[in-house]
Amino acid sequence: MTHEARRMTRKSDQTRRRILDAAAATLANRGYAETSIKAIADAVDMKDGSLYYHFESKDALVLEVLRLGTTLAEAAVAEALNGLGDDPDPMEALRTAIVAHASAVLGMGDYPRANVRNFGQLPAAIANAHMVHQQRYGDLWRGLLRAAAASGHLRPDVDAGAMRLLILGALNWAPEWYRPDGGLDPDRIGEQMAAMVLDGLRSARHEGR
Amino acid sequence: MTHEARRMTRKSDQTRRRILDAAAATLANRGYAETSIKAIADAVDMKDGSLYYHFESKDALVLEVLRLGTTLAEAAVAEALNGLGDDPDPMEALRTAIVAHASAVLGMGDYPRANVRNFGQLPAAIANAHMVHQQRYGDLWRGLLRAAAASGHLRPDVDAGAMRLLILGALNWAPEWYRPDGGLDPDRIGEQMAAMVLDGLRSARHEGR
DNA sequence: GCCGGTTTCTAGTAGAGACTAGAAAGCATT
DNA sequence: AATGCTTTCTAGTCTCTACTAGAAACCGGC
Repeated sequence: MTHEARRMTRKSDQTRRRILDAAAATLANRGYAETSIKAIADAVDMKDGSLYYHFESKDALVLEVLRLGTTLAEAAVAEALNGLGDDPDPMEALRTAIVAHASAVLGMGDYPRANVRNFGQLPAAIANAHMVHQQRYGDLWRGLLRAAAASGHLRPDVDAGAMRLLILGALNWAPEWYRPDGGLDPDRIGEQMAAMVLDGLRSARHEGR
Repeated sequence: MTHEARRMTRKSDQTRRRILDAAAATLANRGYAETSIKAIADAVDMKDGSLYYHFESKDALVLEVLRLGTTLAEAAVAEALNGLGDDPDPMEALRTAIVAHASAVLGMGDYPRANVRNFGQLPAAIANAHMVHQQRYGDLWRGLLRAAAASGHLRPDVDAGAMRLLILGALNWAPEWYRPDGGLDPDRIGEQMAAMVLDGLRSARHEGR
């Protein structure tokens, strides 16, 4: 590759990123059905045909947005867990992961939001191709709950698998109703969720399980 | 209306219902984007043009499916709450509503599932028209949580609005992962959710809020 | 100012989707 | 079997979509 080629490539990478950003925004705000190549091209001031220089198909573009979204969320949660040091309290780890995931889907911009909003609305081809990434993130959560259960911190009468899916469901649904302007910020949502999940809604003075 | 007209109308109503059923199934299983008039027509063994004798547009058809879904879920929850008699314990009411809602979205067939699956993926026009029904159902839940909070059964440090949205989010997301064949049935999912929401995941022997 | 490689545009194709007008078919009543 | 109403079909229109081939523009180095 020549000097020019290398510099050009850098510029091409920037354009590529702008396209991805626009696609993520449209996917997050309007959903897959309304995300047309033309809409994305308009957002980056291009003709729709030109996008095919950067991506070989719409599916490839969407898939990369989703992959980046999962990667971002996973990295955020993993980093938050790392901050707890070695061998943390399992319930504290769970709380941390809940807050970090809430922050990711509500406060980290379009990529994670595009991810959760379009989960399940995608054509089978895209959904299947993306499942492998989602799977790895799921494993992280499976590990958290398994650790909590194994150490006896988890109530014995609950199903860890169902808990994982219900918790992530509540958080993944949150972008549907969350509005950044009013009331609670993403971290507070996560803390509220963690409070409910870990200790329940029942007030101490009426306690009596 | 003549005799013939009345009998014919009954038959037309049956066809109308078959179309609605097919639309609900497609919406629930494949989502709005992949729900074409042609796909619905195929499912009821008709040509696509013929559907327009029964519904004036795709939007009108979709909207009616969503309306029926909300109505069904709301009726199921309301009935379950009625079964508790007058002046029930607020936390017991909450538990009952959670189980009933889970049963509705997971076990009552295509209409409620079509509803929650497509929530948020709909074109703005449909979403706005449907909001009024969703709103009324939301009010039912707002009432449940307000009653619990007012009587002191709810922890004072949680936001009732956020709780409502997180709880419904977890349940509405469940159709994305729930598979009827394996493991827990819809009621059990609801009970698991209620257990977590009301009393938390923490085991008694590690308790220490 | 020309060259080579990179990027974008022009101008299409082909297919699918929602929707429509008018013909045709059903069918109960007479 | 003729009538009148209801229901379905035929055969299209029009718009939007993803995608493509080849021309044009750009741009740094000579």
